[in-house]
Amino acid sequence: MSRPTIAGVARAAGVSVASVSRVLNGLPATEEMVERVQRAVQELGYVPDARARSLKVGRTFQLTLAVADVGNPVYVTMMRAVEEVVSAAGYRLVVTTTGPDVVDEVALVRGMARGYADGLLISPIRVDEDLVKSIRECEVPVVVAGNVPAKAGVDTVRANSPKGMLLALEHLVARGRNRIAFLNGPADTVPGAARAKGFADALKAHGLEPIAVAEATDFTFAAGRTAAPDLLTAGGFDAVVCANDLLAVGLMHELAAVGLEVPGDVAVVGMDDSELAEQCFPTLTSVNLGSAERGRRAAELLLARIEDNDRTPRRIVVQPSLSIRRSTP
Amino acid sequence: MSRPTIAGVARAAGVSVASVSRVLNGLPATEEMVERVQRAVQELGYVPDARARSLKVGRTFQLTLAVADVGNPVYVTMMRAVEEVVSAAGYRLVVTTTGPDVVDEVALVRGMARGYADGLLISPIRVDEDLVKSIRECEVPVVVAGNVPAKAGVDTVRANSPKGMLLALEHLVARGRNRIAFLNGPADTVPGAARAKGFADALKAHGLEPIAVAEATDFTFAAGRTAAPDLLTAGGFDAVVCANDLLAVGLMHELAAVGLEVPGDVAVVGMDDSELAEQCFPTLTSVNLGSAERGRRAAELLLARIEDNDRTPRRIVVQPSLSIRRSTP
DNA sequence: GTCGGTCCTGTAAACGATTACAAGAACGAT
DNA sequence: ATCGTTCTTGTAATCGTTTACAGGACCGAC
Repeated sequence: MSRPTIAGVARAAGVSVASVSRVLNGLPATEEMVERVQRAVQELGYVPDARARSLKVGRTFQLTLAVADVGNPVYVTMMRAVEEVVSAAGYRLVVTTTGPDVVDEVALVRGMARGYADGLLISPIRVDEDLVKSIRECEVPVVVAGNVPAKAGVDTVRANSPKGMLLALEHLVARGRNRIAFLNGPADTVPGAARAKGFADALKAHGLEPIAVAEATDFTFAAGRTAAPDLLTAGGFDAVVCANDLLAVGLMHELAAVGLEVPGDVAVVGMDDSELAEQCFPTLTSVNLGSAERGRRAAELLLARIEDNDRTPRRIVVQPSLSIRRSTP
Repeated sequence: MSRPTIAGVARAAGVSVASVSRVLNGLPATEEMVERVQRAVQELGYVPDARARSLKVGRTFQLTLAVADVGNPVYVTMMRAVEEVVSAAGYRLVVTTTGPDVVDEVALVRGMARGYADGLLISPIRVDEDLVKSIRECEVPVVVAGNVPAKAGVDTVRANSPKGMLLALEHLVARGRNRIAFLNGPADTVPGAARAKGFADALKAHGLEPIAVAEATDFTFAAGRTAAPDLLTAGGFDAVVCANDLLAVGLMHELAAVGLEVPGDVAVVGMDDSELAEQCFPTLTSVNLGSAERGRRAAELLLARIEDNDRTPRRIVVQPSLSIRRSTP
């Protein structure tokens, strides 16, 4: 004997399927009707089928969250925030890892047309024409956590990393460091490009010259370690700003390996202010780019757009703050 | 104009819906038929609707992964492994956070009856009668990553933490440490209980007495820090084994705060061998309980059971190894 | 008593795919 | 030329819900 369907419940309760459906969805019905249906549901252990329901109402009550790397703690923070908002609204979360390639992102966005989810929240790290086009044409609502041209016509929530860079530099300068190096992630990514420009501008604003700049091949711990020697051979710096926390922690390991003290010899500032920043040692001063808030607001925008797809796209910028810890003097 | 349906494609191609469906599913058809259908699909940009397909074929091609805390890096490792296996098999992954309460887990398992996913991979941290019952009665295949009574009649993949404890102690003793303390997570959880027993047995096997034991309220970094003073006031140890990496890192911070050197004054061993173990400083010697392999094998079992629900349940045990790093002498 | 309005309930038509079944075409063998 | 096979295609039922529509009961007002 297989799962009972709504027809079985109707039969058991001696009413029509429509009445069962109505009771289950809280539409008006007599006391007695509600009672009979609920008893039948109870007895048979009936649970409505999500697949059939989705087909009929055109909604799956699922949302997709697409990130490049689940191992990056900043996405964990974001995911937590998103999950909280969407599950409170009765949605499930489908988490997808896109990897570093833009073609996979495009394929994902196109695939949303299958309708297995009611919306997409994507945090792309590389953006090209194709991606923008696929987002604009996407069958379901999309919200981008990150930077994408306005012509994509889509809600976005992004960080203000130039401002974040300024905060980092101000802090370092205030603590007497002015020979500042920069460890970036890949410059051909959206965050990489933004941070490179932010760093250059912020330095200029303080009338400083860059001492050394290195570029890791990825925003990962391993890539941070690998890229560290590029900075070390250049040398001459008393502080390093890193494009994210993983890179910063990777760098700190290499600094320790060559006997440089943090923050004594070199101050280190990370970005993202992820959980890792307080778990590493010394604890990491980090620019809080508001990942939790970005996640929360992006999720809210997505829910709002699902309710009303005609609202004009909003572009929210979340302001950064600086979490000062022990890696800076 | 809204999304084209299979009927639209059929009309455009001048064939029947059945033929379109057949071509799309690779069933035999003439050269010309294939050609016409594909052109129409191309022209209209038709994408089959996953909701309708699910209803008809009774499959959603989604699997649910339920973990207690996405912030725990061990789950990240596991999730990576699971995602790799299931996406290779054409499934999407729905990630759900259950939190520390068993009632939420039970609700989740019961909710699977809605049929929004074809299977469930759950890693429960507290297990009670209700949970076992709900798992046994679950409408869709379930695989448990963790320890659950055989009577649940379900595939399981679990770690061998007693053996892992032995590895940790052997290592410490070999390095001359024999005043060994233990920082556990909540003892009323499955891993907590297993590790407590494992620790006691392993100590006995080496003819040692426990120096101090503390119990954190959670398997988190913060709980590790909070529980650390319980050990510190007891004192008298030259090594601490921790029930997971987060607790170990939390402890190391507190050790540093009171001026104790790792590994000079105190050796620290973690468990899980998560990414955090090589990111923290000093890098953490950690018992590798095979989270990646557990994830992989659990996913494989789930896929196998979806194919054939009558196979007899398997109970796989993954053997641990020790990753030696700098937190032990 | 009749009429018009509210309610509540049931019947049946969707939603968009897959697939059992039947019918027609093509072809070789007799 | 006829028959039987095989291969391809179309018709229509089906999956399990929701919901538009219509029918019937009930009630109050005239």
